[in-house]
Amino acid sequence: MAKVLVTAALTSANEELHIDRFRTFVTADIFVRMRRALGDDVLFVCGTDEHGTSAALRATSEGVSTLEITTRYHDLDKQVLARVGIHFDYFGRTTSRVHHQTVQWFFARLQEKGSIKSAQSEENYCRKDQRFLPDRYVNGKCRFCGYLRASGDECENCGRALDKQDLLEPVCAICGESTEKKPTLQWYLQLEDFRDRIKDWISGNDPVLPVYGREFLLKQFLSASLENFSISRDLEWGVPVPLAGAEGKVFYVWFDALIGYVSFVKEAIQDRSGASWEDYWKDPKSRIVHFIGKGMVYQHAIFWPAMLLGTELRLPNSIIASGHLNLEGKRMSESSGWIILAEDFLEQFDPDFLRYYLIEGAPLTDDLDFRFKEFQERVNADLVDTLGNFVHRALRFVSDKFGGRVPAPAKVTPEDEELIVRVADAKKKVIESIDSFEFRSGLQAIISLARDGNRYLTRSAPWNLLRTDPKRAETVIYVSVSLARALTILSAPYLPNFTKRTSVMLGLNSYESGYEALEKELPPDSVIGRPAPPYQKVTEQMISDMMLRISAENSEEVDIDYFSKLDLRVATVVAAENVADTKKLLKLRVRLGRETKTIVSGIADQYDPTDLVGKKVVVINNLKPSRFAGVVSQGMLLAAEAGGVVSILVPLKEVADGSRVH
RNA sequence: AGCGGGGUAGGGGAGCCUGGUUACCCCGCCGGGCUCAUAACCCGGAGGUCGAUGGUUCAAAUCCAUCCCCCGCUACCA
Repeated sequence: MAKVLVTAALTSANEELHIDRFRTFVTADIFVRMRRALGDDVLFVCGTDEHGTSAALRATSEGVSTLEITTRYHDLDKQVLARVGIHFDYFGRTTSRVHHQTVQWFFARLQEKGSIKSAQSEENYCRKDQRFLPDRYVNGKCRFCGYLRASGDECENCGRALDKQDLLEPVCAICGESTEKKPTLQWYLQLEDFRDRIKDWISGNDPVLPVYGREFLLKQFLSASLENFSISRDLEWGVPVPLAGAEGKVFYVWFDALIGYVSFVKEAIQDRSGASWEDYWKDPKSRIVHFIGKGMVYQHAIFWPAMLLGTELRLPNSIIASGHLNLEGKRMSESSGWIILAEDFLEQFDPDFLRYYLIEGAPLTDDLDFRFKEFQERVNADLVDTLGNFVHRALRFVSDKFGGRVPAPAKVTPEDEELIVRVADAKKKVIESIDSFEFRSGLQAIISLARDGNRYLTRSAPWNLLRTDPKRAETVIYVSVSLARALTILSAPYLPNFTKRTSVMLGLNSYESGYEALEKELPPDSVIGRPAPPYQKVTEQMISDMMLRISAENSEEVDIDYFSKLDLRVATVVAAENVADTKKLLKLRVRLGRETKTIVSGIADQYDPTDLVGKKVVVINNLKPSRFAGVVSQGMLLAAEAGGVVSILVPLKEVADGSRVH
């Protein structure tokens, strides 16, 4: 039996899971379920990456130990994932003893082979806290956009990854004092030594990056020499560098986190007799598949293979990178609260709905824009009305007209045969689609098969046949229930909840055991369970509840002084026009008592300029002027926004322009 | 700037690698049918100069060139 190792990118143990991570989890899970249904011996692992500097910083500010923080998120992630039906064989943590040992083994091994070099480097240092300030431990001004609170590794404002020299006026993230430079010893992995082999691996016939990243890496990185990869940090939180004189130094979090794929395998199988982690990481006959987000291909396809080659472990077969998830056209971002927490989402909606939308919404490599309206439409139309409804109407017919016993078929017509052929086609599509990591067409084939079922039922009209030709009615219903059963089995990788529910109704018990049941005919006279609609519709109410939660998470407590700094005023719109060459911008002239101001507002897609003239509105009067498409805006119009609808705030009673709002 | 991805009916996608009958699918819209089913289902219809221009060819959404527009990435960033 083929051994397959499937991994999903580790989660970072300093924040709650957002639904954007689920594109990776869901694709990995679908792949795992399908390969298992085909009989493969699959090991599915994931875990928490606990050595990030964000977690350590957070611990400092909350006054607790870092391990306390990461344990909290590890437990939470594990629980949320289980609830969504993503069951890893093992969900590890990078703070485990086995992992620490494995990381140190990698380092020792690489050093032995001469792939690691040490060198002095000048790093940011805080004299007051007596510590070095790597990555997020230092803040400063972003060289590119001028944002004053950028971190050492990333500017939140412009989204750029920053290097040490990109951060101007650096200050300590803990005490705020300015930093100084101090020399320190660091270790580097000599990536260049592995470049040719990595290049061959990536450009080989058996595509390692079948969906995304191949051209990008070959052109952008592997065509020129690779810089050394700095793998150590002067920090106390992390896996210690196991050398004399390296006290106070740990491995860089990416060096450590990737190795989790090996240590988690060790931990996963430690109780299995006769099994060894080497069966996965040394045996060339095994298969290794990594599922990750698009933003991590570099680490997985450059750092990681270098580390594996250097330690003489085998390289993965496939790295599957999925695109990002945006929310209503805007990039999700923690700092602004523009995110959907997985826990909230899954409390409100069936996990199958998320799985469906994440796969169906866009090709895997494209960024997917999560739009609630579209989510609702797609889920209701395809899952509830087409798939769920078909199975339900077939089973209800059996239950209402045949006393819950599936009738035996009489003569089979060409039309019936046609449907049976479609089942075989759909099965082929599902397997091919998942095996080629493309996922969508298999799911579409299932929905399309349900559509065929609905068409078949409507055309055959067994409710009429019951009177005119009862034998034929029995055959039609037998065929329909067979199709419902086929849909149940085929949906298993994609829609586990659906399969679970309809299996019970159909009296199937081995739905997860594979596709062989598809080859067997449904035994006539089978007794079915009580039919019920497998899914409930997504309602407007559910959507607005969800939207409300997003905005609630967005808020931070402030005091009244903070609020009173805002100068909110009532104003009358005296003129309005579209800003040339823009889609959403409207240029408004508003009168606040004596003065008249220009305000640019992004509402042109919702409001016609002529409808606004003469209306009383509320504006922020003391907002720093800002330029949009060449027009200077001297304030901001207040409006409520939910589910893509923008509603401008207006005063209920007549008040004078310039009246204060508080 | 460089690199990667993309521009196909109102919206979202497939087709492009391996050119070839009326460019396919889903949603939406319009009209009709059915009443077994969660106002669900089924049938029919309208709607496209396949980003632009030029070229190769008997034939181009599909190959080549140039240009325009969008999105992303640019290394220690999940």
